[in-house]
Amino acid sequence: MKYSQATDYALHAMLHLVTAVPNKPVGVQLLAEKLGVSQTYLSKMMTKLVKAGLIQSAPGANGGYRLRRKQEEISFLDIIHAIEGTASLFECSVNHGSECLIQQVVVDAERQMEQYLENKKIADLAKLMKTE
Amino acid sequence: MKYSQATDYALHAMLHLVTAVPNKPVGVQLLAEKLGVSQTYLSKMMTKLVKAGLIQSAPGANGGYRLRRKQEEISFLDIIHAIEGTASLFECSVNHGSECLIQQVVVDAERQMEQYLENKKIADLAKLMKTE
DNA sequence: CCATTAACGACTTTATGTATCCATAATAAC
DNA sequence: GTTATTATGGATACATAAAGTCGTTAATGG
Ligand code: SF4
Ligand code: SF4
Repeated sequence: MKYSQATDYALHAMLHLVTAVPNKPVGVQLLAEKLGVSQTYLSKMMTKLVKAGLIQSAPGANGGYRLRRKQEEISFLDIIHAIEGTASLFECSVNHGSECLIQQVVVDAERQMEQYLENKKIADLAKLMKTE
Repeated sequence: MKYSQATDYALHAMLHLVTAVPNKPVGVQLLAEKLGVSQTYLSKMMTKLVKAGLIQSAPGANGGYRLRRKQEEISFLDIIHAIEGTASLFECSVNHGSECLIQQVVVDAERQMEQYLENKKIADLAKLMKTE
């Protein structure tokens, strides 16, 4: 049970977009170089972020990606969900109904984590970003 | 990002042990039948639970598994950790030190979930267990 | 000794994640 | 319009982990 490395890349890519010059798109070429991953692979994650409505893409010369919403409106959970999907991390095969305690406990636990991640916005990251 | 099905099996196996007759071991044969999984596969998870100190095993005739601690002292987190391991669900490759916010946020989020799971004991499950 | 039952290791199969290459489409700049 | 630039999509290869099986060993009660 671990977050995929794709999530790691996506978080770092967003981190770079946050600190980029506003309204100036950043190409996947530059991002891939900084993260140490191939362009085509990273572009797949970027596409997921686009489809999730977090960033905006522009093809053509001087194109690239830029944030779609404000920094204060993009949470960690948004990014993670965009990459990992929104499926629950526990799904039993049988499902005896909603009165089941096992399911209830694990799903509630997951919600605890998600609430925490939802309240953390990437705007908080923009403050540092001197080391990276 | 999902819990393995092994965790599902382990939780249900523990659920059966909780409601079993005290001090009377339950064999893997019976458990596997109820869960709809092969004996050998389930026994691997049971062994993990034994090594984690959650249950006790007894070989030989009339052997099997029984709880090692009290019901009130076995949490969901204990079971999940025994099966899934205790590794953090986010580990970056570079690791720029402890001041990194990305790591901090995700790890803290995980801790939120774990605290919730730690406070939920399997004794709570013993109350129902009429449908299953 | 003998039947029973857990524990262990080797193995196969399947699924998922990781990653690359190539073709295509869309846009901006000229 | 032409061309260079950039994102998107599909096909493919590879690695890793999960899911499950099989055979053997070891310990215990009768
Ligand atoms: S007891 Fe709960 S978790 Fe288990 S099979 Fe039934 S509904 Fe699913
Ligand atoms: S910024 Fe944080 S998460 Fe990213 S590589 Fe550095 S230490 Fe790891």
